Amino acid sequence: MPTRTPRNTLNPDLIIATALELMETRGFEAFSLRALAGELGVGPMAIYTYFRSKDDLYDAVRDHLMGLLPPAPDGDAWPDQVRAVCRGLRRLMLQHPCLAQLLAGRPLSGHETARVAEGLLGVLRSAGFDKQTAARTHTTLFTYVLGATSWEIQMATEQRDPKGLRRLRTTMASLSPSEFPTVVELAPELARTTGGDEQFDYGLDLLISGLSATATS
Amino acid sequence: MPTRTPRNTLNPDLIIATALELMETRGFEAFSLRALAGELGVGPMAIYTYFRSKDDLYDAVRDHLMGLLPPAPDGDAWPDQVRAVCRGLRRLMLQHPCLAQLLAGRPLSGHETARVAEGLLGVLRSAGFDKQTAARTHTTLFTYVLGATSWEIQMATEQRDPKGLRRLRTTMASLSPSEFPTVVELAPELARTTGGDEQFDYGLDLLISGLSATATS
DNA sequence: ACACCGTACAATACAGTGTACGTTAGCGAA
DNA sequence: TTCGCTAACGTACACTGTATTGTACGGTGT
Repeated sequence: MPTRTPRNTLNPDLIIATALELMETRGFEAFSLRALAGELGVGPMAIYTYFRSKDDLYDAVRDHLMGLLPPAPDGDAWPDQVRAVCRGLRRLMLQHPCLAQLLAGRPLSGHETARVAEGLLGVLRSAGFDKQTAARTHTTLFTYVLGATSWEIQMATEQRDPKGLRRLRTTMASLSPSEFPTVVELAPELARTTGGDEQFDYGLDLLISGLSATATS
Repeated sequence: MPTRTPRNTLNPDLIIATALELMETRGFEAFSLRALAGELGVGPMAIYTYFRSKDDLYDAVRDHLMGLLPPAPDGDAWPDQVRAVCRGLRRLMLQHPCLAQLLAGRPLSGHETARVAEGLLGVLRSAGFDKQTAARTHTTLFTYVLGATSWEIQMATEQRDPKGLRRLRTTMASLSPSEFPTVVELAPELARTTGGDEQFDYGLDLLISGLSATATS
């Protein structure tokens, strides 16, 4: 005699929290509305009372995660502020790997996402950059963080499962040293640069250093 | 009396070419093995004679596309060579938008992909960078191009369909100027920096300029 | 010329997906 | 207590990738 689930067990925040939990435990690809509904103890269509589509839910989860990003510390010099924001975003993406795919797969929207943009743009404008340069720099920094960290996560997850790791090794081993001398020679270094704080900061510092050069001129 | 399709109508190259064509005409998301098989005039399972899985086919298509990338021009100074390679990759991604998702979604593998890495690494090593720096720079440049161009394509496709364009406008209009003063003030500039050669080159030049600074020191 | 056999393709099936549509029942308000 | 709103349900559809099993064709050896 299964009683019907009570009336107001669902709400957007609960759905978002449960969806996020599922994405992180079973992986972003494995996430489905049916699994989510099962976890919530409701039928698959109940989700549609609160979100128009799966993509709509994705947007909500993404915006929720963006809300966790700490604001830029004020008082520091602008290069340190920029560094802090970019590192913060990368850190958040590493803590919540699904964020990478949520950011890459859909255009930005949402209140919290706008707050993050406001923070970084504010730092750049306060530093004295003109409107055009601030906007360009913002886009450049954002896309760098997105690309670098998505790649890092991709490589990490690939190396985690034994099948992927074996595939990486065999593709590396199949490269003939005569045809690809540099790749083969730099294989150890390349393997070490597929992620990590140092690799990320290296690229970030290149950008900031290039930016300082244009700022002083 | 439909005669059975003849014996050797299929081969890997034909499958790859047809798959690529489908991805570009109907979009990467809409691509399915059944649609591909239909286009080839065979049953869905015929593909599995030549590729172990859909991902396997993805890898093959990606490697095929990477083969279209022109090699780095030799004779130029290294900054120009780096610029040429990065611009070439971006250009290729813009010409074949599915390449962005093929690159972002799976780890690298394949002969042609290795050839591209060999080219860029060779440029960097010839320029005098040590192994570590060459490897780091290679990863940085690659992830920047991937992130920036993926973002650019994403925005472009979003703006193409009227529904997405309307969504972008409404989210922009819904931002209160008091809460997000900088975003609202820079809205025109931000709209202009979501893509284009100038935006890409701006970030690329920041990287190269930062790189030149470390090279001379 | 003929039989043979490996294999290229076919047919069927399964477990899963997002979501459109129409129905029903729990709850707050009157 | 009764009513109406709407949150949650059930069913259904058109898909997906792919495991498994079947079949007939084409090249090869005699």
